[in-house]
Amino acid sequence: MKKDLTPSETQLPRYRWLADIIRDTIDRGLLTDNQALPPERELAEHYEVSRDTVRKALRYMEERGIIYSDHGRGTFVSPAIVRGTTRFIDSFSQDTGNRGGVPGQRIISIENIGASMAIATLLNIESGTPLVRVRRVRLIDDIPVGVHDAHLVLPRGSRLTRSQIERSGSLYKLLTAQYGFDPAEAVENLCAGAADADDAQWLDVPVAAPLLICERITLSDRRQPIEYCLMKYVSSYRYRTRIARHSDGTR
Amino acid sequence: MKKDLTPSETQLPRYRWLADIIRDTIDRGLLTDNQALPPERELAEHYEVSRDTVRKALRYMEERGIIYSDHGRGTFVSPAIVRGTTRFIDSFSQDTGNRGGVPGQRIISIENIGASMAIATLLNIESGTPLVRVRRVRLIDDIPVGVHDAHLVLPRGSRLTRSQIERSGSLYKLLTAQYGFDPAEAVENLCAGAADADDAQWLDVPVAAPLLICERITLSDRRQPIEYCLMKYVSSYRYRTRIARHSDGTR
DNA sequence: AAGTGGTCTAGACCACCCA
DNA sequence: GGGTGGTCTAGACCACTTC
Repeated sequence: MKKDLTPSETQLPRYRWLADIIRDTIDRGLLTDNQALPPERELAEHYEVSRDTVRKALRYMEERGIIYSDHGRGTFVSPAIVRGTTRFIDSFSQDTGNRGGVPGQRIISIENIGASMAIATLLNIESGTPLVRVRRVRLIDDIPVGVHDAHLVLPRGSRLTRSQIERSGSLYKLLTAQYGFDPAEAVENLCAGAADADDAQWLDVPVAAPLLICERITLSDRRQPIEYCLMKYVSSYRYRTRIARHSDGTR
Repeated sequence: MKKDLTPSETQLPRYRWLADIIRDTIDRGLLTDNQALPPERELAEHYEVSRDTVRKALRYMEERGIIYSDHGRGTFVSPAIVRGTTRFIDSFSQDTGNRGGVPGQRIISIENIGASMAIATLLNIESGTPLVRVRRVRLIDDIPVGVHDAHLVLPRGSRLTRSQIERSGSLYKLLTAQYGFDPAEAVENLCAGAADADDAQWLDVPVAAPLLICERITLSDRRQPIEYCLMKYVSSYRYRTRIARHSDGTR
């Protein structure tokens, strides 16, 4: 596959091309947990790129938890537990797929509403701003695992229909394609809560069952708030995340 | 303060020195949400460093959620919601402090045990390996908010005493100072659960009250597992995290 | 077209780890 | 001491945004 192409043949920057090659090597098991990669200078010579480009590739992979470097020692493959754990936005469809489940959804309602005080504050917009509210039950292998209550800031006159969402599978994909919705970053707030009557009905659990509650505020590439989403998950649902050492630096 | 020192006077690399200056500028409100920083070339000239060093400083800050860059547009200050949200290991004492609360702890027990099958699997060690188990109630402003059940892989013959932990305030700090315990990365798994009789007693909540359950596996700088910690928090406790766009890249 | 960030190079020197 | 990653430079060119 891509490993035999030159960087110019793939449309990628050289460092990305290199990173993909190394990633493939790891995925194919030729390098495993805590094994050392070749030294940077060697990689540079072998792949005919500058050492700086090699370093860029390594940093790119390190950010993703695939490898780690130690000062005078070398660069190593991260253990598998870490390697798979990088969170991204709209992880539900993707995460579920990655974990070997089939993601699904059942749309509860689609409404055009005005932002309440609470939501306006969270999104830092005017109270009353028109929003599209989409409520869905999320499924894994046809079993309900969570409810999502999304409040979307869309361009004026946007209309979302049930069948559009149903056809596209991923709400985000649809919004991106149709409305230039372009999430760049999000902040999440997690806590535990108890199922109310509605939750219980949709999720098929008793009232007062424990739920994982996750609030998300999503920002566009220009860091404008574009979504507030309240998600509630049954207790069998796992939310995974990776955290790094506070490398130092006092603050 | 540090802004008037030359890079050589602070023991820091130049890019860190520059990053601190810019960070100060933001903290003092001279630059706020979504405002543009000076162009890279201008920063380079003004601070008499190469453009590459400027870029390193900016990438360093971007990773921490302080700023973001957009290709042909410029580099901007992240909105405050994002700016404060970077998770690090042993966030409890630090987070609590950052949020204006006073962190505390009440030690339930300290035991020397052998790793159970379950924990041995998680930590990827031999079943029966000696571990130190520390159970604590975590407090904010003297109110119990969570229980931590830590299983630590320590050098042979390590002894932890109640008074040591109590004196040091932070368990991690103690372990780092005394036993070369050096967490570099961790993986967390969150879900909802219900309080059992013990939880209820320690946390002063009813049995079956919803709890936020967080399992953490911590790895050393060499990516050896050094801790498994099971944490349970009452529903008023908030766990915050920041996630980035799946920048692209298919995988 | 002008201005901005993104990629890439070649080479130098420093800091850390280990035998 | 020899090998490794970490920092830094000066300059070139590309890609994207904005006017």
